[in-house]
Amino acid sequence: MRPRHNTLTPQELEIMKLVWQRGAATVRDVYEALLERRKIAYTSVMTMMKILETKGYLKKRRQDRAFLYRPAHSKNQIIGGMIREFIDRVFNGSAQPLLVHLVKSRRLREKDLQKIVRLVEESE
Amino acid sequence: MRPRHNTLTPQELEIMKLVWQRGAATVRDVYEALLERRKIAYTSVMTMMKILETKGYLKKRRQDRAFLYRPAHSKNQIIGGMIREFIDRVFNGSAQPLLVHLVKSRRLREKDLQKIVRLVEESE
DNA sequence: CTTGACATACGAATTAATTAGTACTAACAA
DNA sequence: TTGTTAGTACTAATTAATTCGTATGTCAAG
Repeated sequence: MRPRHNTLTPQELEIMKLVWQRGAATVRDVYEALLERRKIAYTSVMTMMKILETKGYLKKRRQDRAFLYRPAHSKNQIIGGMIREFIDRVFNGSAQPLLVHLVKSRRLREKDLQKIVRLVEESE
Repeated sequence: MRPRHNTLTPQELEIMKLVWQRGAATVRDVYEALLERRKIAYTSVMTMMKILETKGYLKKRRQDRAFLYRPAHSKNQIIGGMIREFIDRVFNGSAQPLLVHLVKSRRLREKDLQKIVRLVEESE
């Protein structure tokens, strides 16, 4: 079965990153982390996390009085879906032109490529 | 409130791809190309191209009765910006984890990497 | 028991993205 | 000349993303 097309909106992604990082988090945890970067209301965070739960990105269960949220899928799985969507949309599904851009713009050098290939090969 | 995209939205990108491909295009050109893939109204295409002009992605000049639109920037430039935005948003600015994903998911093999490095080196 | 802190539920407001309808205009063909 | 065609301008409707306010409930401290 083909994996679902997972695409997070920018704010959803920002929140998911924090939950992945922590393994589990309450609205308050995420709220406080976000507050350090920008002004945001507690209820805004709550709404977003409720949406993420509705969409199936987060699971919740009660912990004391508040909900504790956990990721429903691994970061690798979801980020992988976002990469696929990006490559489909921008490069019609081919990863090569993306790599050409990365190399040409010097965001990646040959050394990086070799290192990563070695790393991945070792981990298999 | 939804923050404005500083990159191309999906439909904007679809249209820009067609204009880049052709070098220049009228609303009708783009309309007919899009129609082959999906149902769309002529005026919808017109609106989008007007927006693209307002945002500075297209330049127009009159040709006979209709406007002829041209890209204001090269495809490489704009796509490069989209890649940067994606890497910033998803990977906090580092291209390496993106490459790791691509290799692990087998969308890129070592051969591809070598080929591209050679290609880029030659072209410099 | 009352009050304050903290949590959720619900709903509304705002802005962006997308689509398309209607009115008007100029060229062109009959 | 008159009706048809092809174009633009303007307006509006819809959906999604994001933000936040208000109402309400519960628990715990005083």
